[in-house]
Amino acid sequence: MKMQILELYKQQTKCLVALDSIIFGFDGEELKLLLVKRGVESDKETWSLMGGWLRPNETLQQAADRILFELTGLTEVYLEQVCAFGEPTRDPIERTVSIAYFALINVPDYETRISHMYDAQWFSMKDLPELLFDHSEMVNMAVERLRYKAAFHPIGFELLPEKFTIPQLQKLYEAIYGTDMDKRNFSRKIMSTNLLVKLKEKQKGNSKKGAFLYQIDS
Amino acid sequence: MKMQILELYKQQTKCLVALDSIIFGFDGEELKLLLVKRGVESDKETWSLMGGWLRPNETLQQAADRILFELTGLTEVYLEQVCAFGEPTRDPIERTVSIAYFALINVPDYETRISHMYDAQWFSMKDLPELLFDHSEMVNMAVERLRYKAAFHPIGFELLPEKFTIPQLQKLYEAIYGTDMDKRNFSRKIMSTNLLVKLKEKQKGNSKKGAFLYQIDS
DNA sequence: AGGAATAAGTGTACGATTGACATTTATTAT
DNA sequence: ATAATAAATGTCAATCGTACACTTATTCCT
Repeated sequence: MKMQILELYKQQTKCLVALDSIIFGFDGEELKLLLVKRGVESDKETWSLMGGWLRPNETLQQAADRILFELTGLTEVYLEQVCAFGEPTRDPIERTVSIAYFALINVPDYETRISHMYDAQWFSMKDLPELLFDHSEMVNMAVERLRYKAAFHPIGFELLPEKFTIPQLQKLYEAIYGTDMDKRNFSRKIMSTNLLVKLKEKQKGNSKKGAFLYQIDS
Repeated sequence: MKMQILELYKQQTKCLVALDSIIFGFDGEELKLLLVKRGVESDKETWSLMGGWLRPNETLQQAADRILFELTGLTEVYLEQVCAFGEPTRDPIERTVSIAYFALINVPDYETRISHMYDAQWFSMKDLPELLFDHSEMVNMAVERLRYKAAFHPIGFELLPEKFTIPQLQKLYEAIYGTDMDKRNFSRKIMSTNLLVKLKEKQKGNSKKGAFLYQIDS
């Protein structure tokens, strides 16, 4: 009986399992996406998400973290699973099921580390190049997920520096949703969550008056 | 160069890919879950989700549909991906990445077809047995997803017969969220969507007055 | 035939939230 | 001192969510 079960397992076809990360960044103005030209791909001119293969003793989350680290040097990044993609021919070389994760990072915080390691480059979400395989579809689903999350959770903070101004936060939300928002309504809503602490410092440069900095209350 | 790429693909470890479906049903009173005792599992006494392995030329969605059909005879069921699960030891026999789907069906519509095919049995969501592997975790995530979907989309209709009454629909929502709701507020909200058409017929039996039947407007 | 029992159906008033809208304020550069 | 810049702030109306109780259609029982 035990043999029969093992037989059944043996008869099944195995697949490669990949992980691809949609890495969102915010530079204070625009929502961006980090893309690479992966050396391993057949079409070396095509931009692609950061991806890699699952190893034998990793969880999916660990693999996604590791791949992000290997390609960018980033650790402790917010990473959340979006969806598994499994079209039989999505990777023309060999059948691969890919599990997409999305990540949120603050561009200037990390810019030094990721530069040029693997031809990594930030792209404006408004002006994305053609992507490898089904990566555009992955990005679309990740954007939806980001919008959904941002509506309920203060997820956007991951994308901002530790100290930030209300106008910066508003620009981020506007970038996520692709709409303009009213300053007064926005700040009222943000303040009503009681998640932010107003600091004494102001950030200048952007305006003559300067804007107060805030931090997350913990 | 092309050879190098192929080499890289060859070096990667492959995995079994499984699909497990969380099948929600509604019998007019309670939210239920359809479970089986899978013959193929080592522990034949443990209840499990409906699952199977991905075949070489299927998409994930097709595989989930096929497995549901094979085990229950059901076709054209609402099936949506929940999450991929990939703990290295989640299946003790061999490493398997499983992609969970959730399904919605109306219990009485299908009860005849699924009965006893594979020891399939409906369980009240309030009284679930221990489940195989990480299936309980899958169920929890599916419940969350169902609640989220039901809040925005008229997803609950999948779980009801073609014609249904407002009190039935309310019981369904109460079962999904595990709370009691106010009749007046509920019917006002449902009616404001303009998704329902009131029929001339009434459904009796449950009450002496009888309740009007509704259908989805299309 | 009359009355009791059952669940269905319906409305209102209050507080909270959302969305539209314009002026004042702090600071810097000239 | 003045102009320029972007930040900060308040009000009103509409909408939505929530709490709450009585009437109605029908059946069953006597």
